[in-house]
Amino acid sequence: MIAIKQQATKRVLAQAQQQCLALGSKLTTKRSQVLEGLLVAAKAVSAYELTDVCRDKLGYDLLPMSVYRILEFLENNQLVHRLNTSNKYIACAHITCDHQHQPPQFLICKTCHKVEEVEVPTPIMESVAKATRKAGFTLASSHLEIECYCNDCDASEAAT
Amino acid sequence: MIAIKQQATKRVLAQAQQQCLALGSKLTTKRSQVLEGLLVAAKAVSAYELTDVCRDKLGYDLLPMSVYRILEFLENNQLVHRLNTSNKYIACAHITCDHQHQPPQFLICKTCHKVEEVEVPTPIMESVAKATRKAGFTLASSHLEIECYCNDCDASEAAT
DNA sequence: TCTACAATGTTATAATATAACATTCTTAAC
DNA sequence: GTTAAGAATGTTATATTATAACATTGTAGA
Repeated sequence: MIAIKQQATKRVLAQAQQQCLALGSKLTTKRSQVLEGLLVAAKAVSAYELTDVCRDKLGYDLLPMSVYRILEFLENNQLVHRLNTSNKYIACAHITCDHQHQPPQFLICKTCHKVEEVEVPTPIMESVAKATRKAGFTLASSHLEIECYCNDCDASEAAT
Repeated sequence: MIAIKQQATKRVLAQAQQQCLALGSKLTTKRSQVLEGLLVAAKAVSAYELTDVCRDKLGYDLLPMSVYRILEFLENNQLVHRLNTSNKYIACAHITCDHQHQPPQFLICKTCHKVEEVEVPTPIMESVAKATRKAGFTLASSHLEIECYCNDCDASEAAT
């Protein structure tokens, strides 16, 4: 199982490499390490938490300042999403897909920060955009963040 | 114009008073001052910015710690919304309405932080809730925050 | 090789938020 | 009216998230 995950991670990193090249930038060692940290974390983490994951789980020595800078780079290269709702970061779930994507919709567990990245049905985004224009605004980002409880945490919430 | 605004503020504060009583709590002087600060600000502001507004525009002496506590109270009493996207707070736009409200949808200008509070068409929220359940999550909060540019800022963005 | 620019390192500090405990204010029971 | 209990606020300290500013190192092309 762990071996399988490691292989998957490798594949994502290789694909990320390609994606960067296509965008005229480079996935350096450090940048790859940060992305790997996010993949290992497998949930939304803050820049500081990610620094810890990289050090504790992967043995990479990164300063938070660098992590912030690199996260910004990865976001610009569509490898990472920043969740404004929780000030956390997560690897894009679709790095190894080829196709273009709809604007993402994030279901974020308030308790454990697990994130599911689903695609927003087009008609929904159209309604939202329409309501937005009607109010005299223009959509800046079409990603939606939805606060949820995942099934695990929902159960434990109910139990308490 | 200013006189009219002052009157409107007074009316909102009086209504907020009632709303608190109905919920079994009290709108104390300090709490009323914080809410007044938000009404005067007329846009989304951080807790620290609100502390400044209260001091500079209204002469109220509040510590940030108190402001945080009071904002939490006001939020619980449905007088204030916290915008997770920007870590800012805004007075509920519907304090003086009588009717029950749909879950709010906030259009937030990324540039000037002006916020428009509109109601989410029920079918949209239903679609969102459905997609959420399908992915194994339960909606925690049904408010949506949408990053936008308002018409003013959109124009100046385009100009630069 | 040298130069220019990209990437990273380093230090400091700003901005947002919460914890923990002390004091003061209300209110209701007596 | 006094007093006990709890609510509200004050106070201090510190955690967490984020950015600014400048130094150093790495790298690719002239």
